[in-house]
Amino acid sequence: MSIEEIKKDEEQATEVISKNFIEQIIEKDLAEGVYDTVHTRFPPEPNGYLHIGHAKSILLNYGLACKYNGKFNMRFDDTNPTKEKIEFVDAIQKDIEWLGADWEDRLFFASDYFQEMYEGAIKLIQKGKAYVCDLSPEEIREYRGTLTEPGKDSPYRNRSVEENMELFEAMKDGKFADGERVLRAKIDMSSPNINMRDPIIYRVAHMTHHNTGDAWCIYPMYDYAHPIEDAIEHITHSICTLEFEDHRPLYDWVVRELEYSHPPKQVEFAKLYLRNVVTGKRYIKKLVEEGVVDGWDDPRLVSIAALRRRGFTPDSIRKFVELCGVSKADSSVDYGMLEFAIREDLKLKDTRIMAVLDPIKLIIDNYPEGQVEYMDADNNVENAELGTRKIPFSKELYIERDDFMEVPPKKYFRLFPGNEVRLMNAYFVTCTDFVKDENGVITEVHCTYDPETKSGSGFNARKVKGTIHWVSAKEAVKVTARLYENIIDEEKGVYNEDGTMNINPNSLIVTEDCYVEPYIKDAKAYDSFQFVRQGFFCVDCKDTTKDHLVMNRVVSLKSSYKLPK
RNA sequence: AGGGCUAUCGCCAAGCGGUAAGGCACAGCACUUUGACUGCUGCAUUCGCAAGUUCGAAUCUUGCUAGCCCUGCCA
Repeated sequence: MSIEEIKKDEEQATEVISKNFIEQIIEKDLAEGVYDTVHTRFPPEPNGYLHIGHAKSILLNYGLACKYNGKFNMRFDDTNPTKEKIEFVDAIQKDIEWLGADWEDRLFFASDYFQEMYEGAIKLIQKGKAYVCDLSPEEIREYRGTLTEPGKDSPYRNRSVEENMELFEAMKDGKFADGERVLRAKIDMSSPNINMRDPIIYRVAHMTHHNTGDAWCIYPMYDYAHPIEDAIEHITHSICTLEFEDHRPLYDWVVRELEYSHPPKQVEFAKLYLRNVVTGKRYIKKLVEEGVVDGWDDPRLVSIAALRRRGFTPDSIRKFVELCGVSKADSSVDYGMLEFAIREDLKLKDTRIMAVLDPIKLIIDNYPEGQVEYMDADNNVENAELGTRKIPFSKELYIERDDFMEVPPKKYFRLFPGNEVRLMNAYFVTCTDFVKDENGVITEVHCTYDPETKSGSGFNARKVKGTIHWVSAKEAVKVTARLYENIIDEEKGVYNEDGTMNINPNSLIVTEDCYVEPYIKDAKAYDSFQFVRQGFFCVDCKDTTKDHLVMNRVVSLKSSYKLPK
């Protein structure tokens, strides 16, 4: 079966999956003629790097647009220059492109709409729906009331339209310092929904904006700006996370008061949390600053950049997000689900080669000294399209240390004195002897081979229970393997009682003396391979001082051999 | 005079009044030139709890309970 056929199968399988609640909303809107098309967007604030949670939102929005033949916009929600930087604008675009969400020519900046937002504010003032407030930040908080008590009206609430116009102009013209005046929507100070208690819609900030420079010294607040951004772009379904549910009445108020026709509709879904990893920008930042990880793309993190460096593919992340589903229930997905997604994606794409991570020498006593044979091997036994390769075989090999045991437990099928196993793609060998050093550590294993059992020869006079992998000691390439575990300890949870994070000290293990088939020599950065019985690895970089390839373990294989007690 | 939202297996998640889909994880068996993969099998008499309506309720009603979000001039 070719990869295409397999993919087709998978697509047919996913069609059976029932529609999520957002799809149901969209189909209802389409059926009732509320909208005649679907237009979504992903609106990050450029104040940090994207992570797996954002991937869910990106893929959801983009996926919906594709599914309903609609459009998908990329938009930077850059309404607060105090937090935003141009470097994040670039990094975010790169990550979204890599994920495969295509905004075509629709890349927008909220800041490009500042003029229209400003005109909207004037419209509100003239309708008597907005006023300039002189209260200090502290006073505004006091007047707002609490969760259980209503707020009270600002003394400036009933200024005349003329006065408000003058004052708002003065704000715009830089006559006030930061924090001195704000523009507020006039809604209801006694609303049980705090967001409706005359929310601030414009604040003064004398600050250079990465896109508009010094053109403005007043900036719109999210609650006011976002519905306008959506309306200008003719977004139909403005999809965001659950914490904005309480803001929806305000969202609707803005598009209604500004009299947009066919206004967008906000739909909320639950964020994606992953167990045993650090999600959340501020905590990732803390790990980076404290040097626990070596940067925002450290492969133990779940930022998009980290996942990319670790060797995750865009397809695997899409698969994972699809697997998780979309709902309104708070949830925390098992890390195993992510691992499943990447294994599933890579297993037919990657060349499966032999690598020895913890080497011990295997010497074939009856094999001619100096002889090198080239054995044929399928690059991927399940996918013939990947072709075959030649592997050097000789008298001295490396095998995995745990593929030999002096005293084997029950059901151990690998090498032990007197036992015969298959060397994958080569011959049967029988263990004859082994050597220990003065500390009792086994240093080499000896065996004999049977020339008749060569791989591919059709030999079937006898069978062996075990097959082990190997590399030729002389021809093998030495690499550094970086093995990763969850950065947070399974049982203990992310945070300790004192607020510190509970870091797993074994989350990164670096092993330098690993040997891989010479096949790896031509590998380039981000190329990935399946190492037989060791999982999937991805080329991270080349350590030029040692001429080593550095390989990141993407994910380990499910290993089902457990030593009996 | 608080408001909004959520609750179906260890973890996700369908279900929309007709008698509990699916995936991950886990377990067992088979197969195997990767103890992988693959295949097969098993895994919720019960849907947060309690009443009610109904021939029939995870689905409707009422009342509880638990969790999450909201008192930034952040998004």
